[in-house]
Amino acid sequence: MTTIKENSTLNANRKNNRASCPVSFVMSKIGGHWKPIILYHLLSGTKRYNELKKLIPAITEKMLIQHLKQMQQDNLVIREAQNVVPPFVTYRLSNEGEQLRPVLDAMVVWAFAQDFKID
Amino acid sequence: MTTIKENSTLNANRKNNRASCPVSFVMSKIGGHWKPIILYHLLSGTKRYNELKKLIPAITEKMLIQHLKQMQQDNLVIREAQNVVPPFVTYRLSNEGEQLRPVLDAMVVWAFAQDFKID
DNA sequence: ACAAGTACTTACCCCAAAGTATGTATCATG
DNA sequence: CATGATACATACTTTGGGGTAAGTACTTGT
Repeated sequence: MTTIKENSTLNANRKNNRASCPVSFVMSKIGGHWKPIILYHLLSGTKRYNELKKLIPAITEKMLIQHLKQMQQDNLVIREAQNVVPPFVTYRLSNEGEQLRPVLDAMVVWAFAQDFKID
Repeated sequence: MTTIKENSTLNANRKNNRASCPVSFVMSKIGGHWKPIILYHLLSGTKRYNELKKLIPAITEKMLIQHLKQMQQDNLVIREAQNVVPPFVTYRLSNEGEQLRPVLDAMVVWAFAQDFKID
């Protein structure tokens, strides 16, 4: 986890935006390089850690768990682990995460209404 | 404008995500610190450059025009300038920008469904 | 003549998010 | 006995988005 300077303008600005703009608030939860795709893949159902890794080949393990953990803390995803060997861990959207579906769906609709094409 | 290294994993990953994930594609257009709030303010109608500055006190002029320009290039906002002195420049959502309204509205709904409160 | 308002532009710096690399624990299987 | 699979952890480096500060050009008000 990266240590963050408490008294930087960057941070002050972010906090301000999160506090005063609902859109920024949402962005702070689902923004960044990787959260969008992780969420996108979780939209289609529960996934194992390794499944996500294979679905998102370019992601490093560090980034994957870092964001999964973050989204857990933000109550967007739920981690479930059977205490067996080899470990079996699954991730799925929580209720709050599920409620993001309209947001993400609206994005998908917009993307395809623009020049977006898969490959 | 910051010069960007062409052969970095960072960039390659971003391009990949944009190309393969519709949600990432949208994020690349409306993500970042400032675009969300600028868009949020433009949702309520055409604004002058200085109006936006006053509505978003923490933003620097550099960031404001930088993102306005970017969103112009992405065909999200339209710049209109009367060639008078003192200059009179307005910004408003384009058609494509307007079509983002469902996305942004869904975000606002979600934000208020969570613990988000203004101040 | 000088400050104030308009809408930018440009050079330089900083830091947090992202990437690189390597290590950990447990058990099954060859 | 060592390799592979599982799901992580952690130290170190890079980089690009954002911040700071100052300048531009043109006109109106005092």
